[in-house]
Amino acid sequence: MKDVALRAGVALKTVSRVVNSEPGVTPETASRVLGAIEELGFRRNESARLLRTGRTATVGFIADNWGDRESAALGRGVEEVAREHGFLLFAGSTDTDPVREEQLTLSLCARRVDGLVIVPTPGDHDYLLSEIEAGIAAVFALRPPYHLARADAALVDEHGAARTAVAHLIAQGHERIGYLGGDQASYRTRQLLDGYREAMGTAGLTVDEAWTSLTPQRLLNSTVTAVLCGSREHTALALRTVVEAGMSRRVAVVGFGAFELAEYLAPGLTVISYDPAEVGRAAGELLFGRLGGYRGPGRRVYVPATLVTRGSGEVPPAVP
Amino acid sequence: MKDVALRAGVALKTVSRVVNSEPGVTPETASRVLGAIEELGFRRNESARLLRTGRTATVGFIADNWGDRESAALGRGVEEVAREHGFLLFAGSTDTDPVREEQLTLSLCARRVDGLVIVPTPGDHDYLLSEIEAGIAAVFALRPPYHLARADAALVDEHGAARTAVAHLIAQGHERIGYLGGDQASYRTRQLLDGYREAMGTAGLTVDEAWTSLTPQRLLNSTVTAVLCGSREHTALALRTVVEAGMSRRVAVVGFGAFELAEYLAPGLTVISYDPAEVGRAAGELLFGRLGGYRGPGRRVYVPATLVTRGSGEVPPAVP
DNA sequence: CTGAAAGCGCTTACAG
DNA sequence: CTGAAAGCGCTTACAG
Repeated sequence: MKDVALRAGVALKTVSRVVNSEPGVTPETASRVLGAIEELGFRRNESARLLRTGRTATVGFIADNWGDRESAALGRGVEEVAREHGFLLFAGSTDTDPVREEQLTLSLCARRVDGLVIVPTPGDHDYLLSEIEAGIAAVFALRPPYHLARADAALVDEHGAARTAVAHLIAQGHERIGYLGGDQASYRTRQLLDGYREAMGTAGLTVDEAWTSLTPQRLLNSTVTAVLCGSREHTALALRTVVEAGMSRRVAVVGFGAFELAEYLAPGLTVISYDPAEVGRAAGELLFGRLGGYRGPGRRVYVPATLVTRGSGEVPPAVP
Repeated sequence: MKDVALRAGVALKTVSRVVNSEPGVTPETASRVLGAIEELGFRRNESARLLRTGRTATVGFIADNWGDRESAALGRGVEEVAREHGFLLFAGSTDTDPVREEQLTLSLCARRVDGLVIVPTPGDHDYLLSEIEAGIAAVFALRPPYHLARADAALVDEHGAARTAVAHLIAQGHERIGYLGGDQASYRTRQLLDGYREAMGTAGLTVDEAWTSLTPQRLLNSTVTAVLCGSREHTALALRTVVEAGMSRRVAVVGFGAFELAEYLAPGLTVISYDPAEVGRAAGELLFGRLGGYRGPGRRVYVPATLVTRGSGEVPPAVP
């Protein structure tokens, strides 16, 4: 910029004015400056500008692994909103490691990102407090953080979807319904089980607690006629277990997540599914709400999850 | 930092030394500084440091849409390499729009990223020349740019995979083999068709040019007994067409891409598949090679693609 | 071992 | 309409 000023025979400030298209420059001066910029191949150093301005026009996106389908689509949703605001996006993966999450977040904060969308790890998030105090906006996605109850979050209505799914199974005549879904303490499992219990209760069915923490092995030895799954991986597990044991007519599987080519699956597959990009966009909107000056209490946005049936027909009805 | 210096009663430089754990500070002074840092909740502004240092320790990843499976996994591979080097990653999507690619790239360059991994759009990339001259490293992934032949690229051996796939079909007795894959000018289609032609030629089979640009409609009216697909979407299309027309016994489908739950697909599915994360890591290595001082000519790295059979058996043999 | 000055590339606040 | 100075938060190159 100094070189440009020198070459155009003007002061630094004039170059700055031209570059920012501020008013108050004669067309002649402007074109002289523009010429110099062209000749020198000058391009403003955005970082320097932002250092002075105090903002960086960047946000960070932190997920377990943004290489997986769910996180990637979610991140893309965040990017869209960021882009509308002229912001650039940092992306980082924690591999579900709280230590790594903290490192990543802190180094992003050290770069002075304006905001952060975080799919939180199980760890606590107190380290964020001082950053938030320092002015950085943080929004959680997919699950709320353990403490930090005041933070904004964009979530999925897994509770409602599980309730619907289980009610649907019950309507098909199922009474012994199980849940296969990994870590019982995880947010998604708790949400799904809440919905499950609610539907069972409404139908007047009692829940055998053994049903709520199935494994493939236990599923084989269980009397359940239907199983609700808590993740893509558990859906695949359940399917494999049921098919390999030749039980696909006897045990109905309700999966979690969208699967391509699901219409050609042999047993047919009904799933609970939601649009991760929508969660990302919702998180982005919450974030830019904060960046736009919102100072109120934490908000929660729920994205709907729906029951989708694909492939060769319905969930099989209960066989008496 | 000024506040910290004031509070600790030392000069700015001393604080800088402590923060960077440079030698030459007495333990007492150091602990005084550390104390002040603690009390003030000081955290170094990385951007300011990097402005002075001249590097930003960031790289950018630009893809059609990093929310899709292929790009996301690829980007995650780049992130891994970046992380090993202590770099942060920007991610942006072009939606296959050359204009958007240029905008994104240029704004990343204005932030002075040290390097860029780009899944290029069909546009030309001359706008990158001046940036590369200015010292930014650029590596292409998945497909090479149209011009800019000198650039590094991490690619997939689609050519070899198609050759293998078609040879395999031929070994199963197929002689009339088609290709369904969208834009004929795209890099992937050209690679796949090259491999296809090579295998057909080696087997002494002649290619009816109509076979090389199938659509679902043309596939129905064609005499081909097998079809090679050029993308995930075209795989789904081919499958749908074949299944709905009741031709799944007569027409063998070789898909492209990895599909979850493929083992439970009704007709069974053989696909050409590769590991996108590996392409990302390869691109990352090329990039950091440049950042590490490599100044030689452009390099190409090929990641293998393999033929995988899932589900209820093999590609169906040709029915006489 | 410690510090005062200059500068990275830009903008802000003020004068002319 | 244009410019000279100060400063964003840090580091570099030099003295003491």
